[in-house]
Amino acid sequence: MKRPTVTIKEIAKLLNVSKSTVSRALRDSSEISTETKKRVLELAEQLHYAPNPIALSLLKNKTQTIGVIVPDIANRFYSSVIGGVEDISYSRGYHTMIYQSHELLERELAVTRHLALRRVDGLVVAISSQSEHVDHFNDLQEQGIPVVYFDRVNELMASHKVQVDDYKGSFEATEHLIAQGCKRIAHIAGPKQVSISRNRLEGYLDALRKYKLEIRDEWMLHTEITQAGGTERTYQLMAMRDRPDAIFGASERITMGIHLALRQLGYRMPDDVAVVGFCDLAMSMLMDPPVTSVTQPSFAMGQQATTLLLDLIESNNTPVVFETRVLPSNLLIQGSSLRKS
Amino acid sequence: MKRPTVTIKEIAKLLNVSKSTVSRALRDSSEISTETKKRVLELAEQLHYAPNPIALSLLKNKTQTIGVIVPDIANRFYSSVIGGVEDISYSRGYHTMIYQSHELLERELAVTRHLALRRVDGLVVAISSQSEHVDHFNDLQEQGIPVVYFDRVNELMASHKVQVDDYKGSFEATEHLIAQGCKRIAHIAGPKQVSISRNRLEGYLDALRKYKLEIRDEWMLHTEITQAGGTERTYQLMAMRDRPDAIFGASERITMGIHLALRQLGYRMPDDVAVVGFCDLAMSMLMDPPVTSVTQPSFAMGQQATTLLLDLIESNNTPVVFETRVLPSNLLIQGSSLRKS
DNA sequence: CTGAAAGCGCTTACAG
DNA sequence: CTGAAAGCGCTTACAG
Repeated sequence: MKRPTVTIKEIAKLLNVSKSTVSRALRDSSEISTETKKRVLELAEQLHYAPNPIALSLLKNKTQTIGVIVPDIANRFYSSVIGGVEDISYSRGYHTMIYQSHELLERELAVTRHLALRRVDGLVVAISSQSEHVDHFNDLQEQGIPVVYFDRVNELMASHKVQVDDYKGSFEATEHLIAQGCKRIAHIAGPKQVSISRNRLEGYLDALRKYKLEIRDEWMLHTEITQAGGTERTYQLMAMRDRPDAIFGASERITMGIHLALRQLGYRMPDDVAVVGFCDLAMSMLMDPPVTSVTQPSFAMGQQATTLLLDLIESNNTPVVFETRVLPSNLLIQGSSLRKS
Repeated sequence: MKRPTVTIKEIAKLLNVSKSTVSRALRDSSEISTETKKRVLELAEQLHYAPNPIALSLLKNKTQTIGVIVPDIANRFYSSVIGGVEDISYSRGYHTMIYQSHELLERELAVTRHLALRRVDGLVVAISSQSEHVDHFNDLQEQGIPVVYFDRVNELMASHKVQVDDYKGSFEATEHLIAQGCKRIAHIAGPKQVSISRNRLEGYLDALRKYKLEIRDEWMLHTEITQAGGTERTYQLMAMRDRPDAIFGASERITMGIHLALRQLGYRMPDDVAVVGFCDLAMSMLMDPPVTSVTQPSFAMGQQATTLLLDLIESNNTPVVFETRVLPSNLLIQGSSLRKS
């Protein structure tokens, strides 16, 4: 049943020329006669010849393939980034392999090793929240496989980075809560070691400072980037003698958890507690009330990271200085925080 | 800066033996002296030698890699299936490449072509809603690349299939609505050409028949599998002179749209309109009220499809008869349809 | 027990 | 303009 694949060799035999000639004709080399080219091309077409990319990879040590590693593809932010990656890589003739680290350093290492062996031409990566170092990626770069980072970035990364203006997004979100008259604003942040958690926390703190609102340690909680984490911390916050009158969630999952917990506990949003989060638009609109969100240009992040990566791949010399692009976030005000004055 | 990769050739040179010997030692062949093996293994270890999988692929026409094609990775159902696929393939020493068709036949064809050339060992596929034929996959199978289908299956597929008991899930969901006292039950189905849409429609119809409820053509609407589709159709339904008192959505996206539309239009669930859908548990719990859902064992579907695929790959002979596994769905009753009696 | 040779599918200097 | 040869990294009959 197996239909054998057509190779250059067969075409050569059928046409009574050498493999070299066929190869050259196929690549439209100028040193082949128009006549020969025509015969080769016609037969190739007829036989549905397609070059074997594996043979080419072995030869060139290139695969025309880039890898993307994200913590979790089910997360809308990442799946939308992947959309942007595919958009650019597809249009520039590359293929995209998608991998998840499941937020585990161990999986990230395994995937990295695999991709290095498979000779992907480059990588677009959001590191796992467990990854405190990026030696494995730096190794890759030394092997000549460029990496571009997005979303989660840190100072150890010796490459291009694309991130969102977390600090500013967070500052504005907090400022908005203050403008709504909230005085006791809590923040549920992601893990401490994740850079974006720190930036978002800073933005929150600076806004409180600017408007001289009370800063309380017990209102700044860290948790895993999960819905359950958000729910748990909300219970913790609302159980306090001095309850917050607003909660700002540092990620979509966390914010979903906050929303759920407040509903379970019988609070009304925004009047009892105002809520703001870093959410995807589509997601925030599904909630009741819809959640005021710091939205991130995820698709564009994927596009920009990929453009940087392909440029890196296609220029043979390493750039002297790496670029960090900071894309603007956007505050979308919804019912969860908008109080009728 | 580029650190060259270690090859068998170098090890051979350093040890003053032939490449053949190194290769054999590495594969622990019985015809190599323990002494030589030890020297080779030690040096390989020291040099961090890893075999080049591309060379092996070229040689064996095998890649130890399987592909998954789903319409959309952002869909929780599919991302959870992918989790199950990864679980099995990882534990059996295979790698997983994830691709999306974006519900476009054209993209599905491009991906299929690419995977065939890249010599994946097999494929786990949920076809796009545009795909009315599966010739491209049957071609693949003729080339010796087995395919296992899940979720969206049809009669044209000459292979193993893993699906959920759509008909029964749909029947039970409708029965539940009837038990809640609903009399005018509408159904918003997916595209007609998708098999699961048809099965779900049948389950709905048979339940109505069994309990002798009114069946009305204008209460059975088809739409794309999108939230916007669900919203649009709900507006259409609720605008009718004879409004339904329950709406059953054939997919998660559609059901989200129904929920949103009803809230926008000011209806209360479940009292004005009861709602049931095919949703992911985590998703349905986020809604207010939470949505009664026919939940599917998505992770298990991925596991089973992958087990079938790897067995197919590893047994050289095509099985005489293909298996269709039908996994049970589960009705999870929530606030959107549960009326206090 | 070990090595030389052929080959997987392709490209590309090197000759002619 | 065309072909023979070498080589990408590996494996495996075939000799010895």
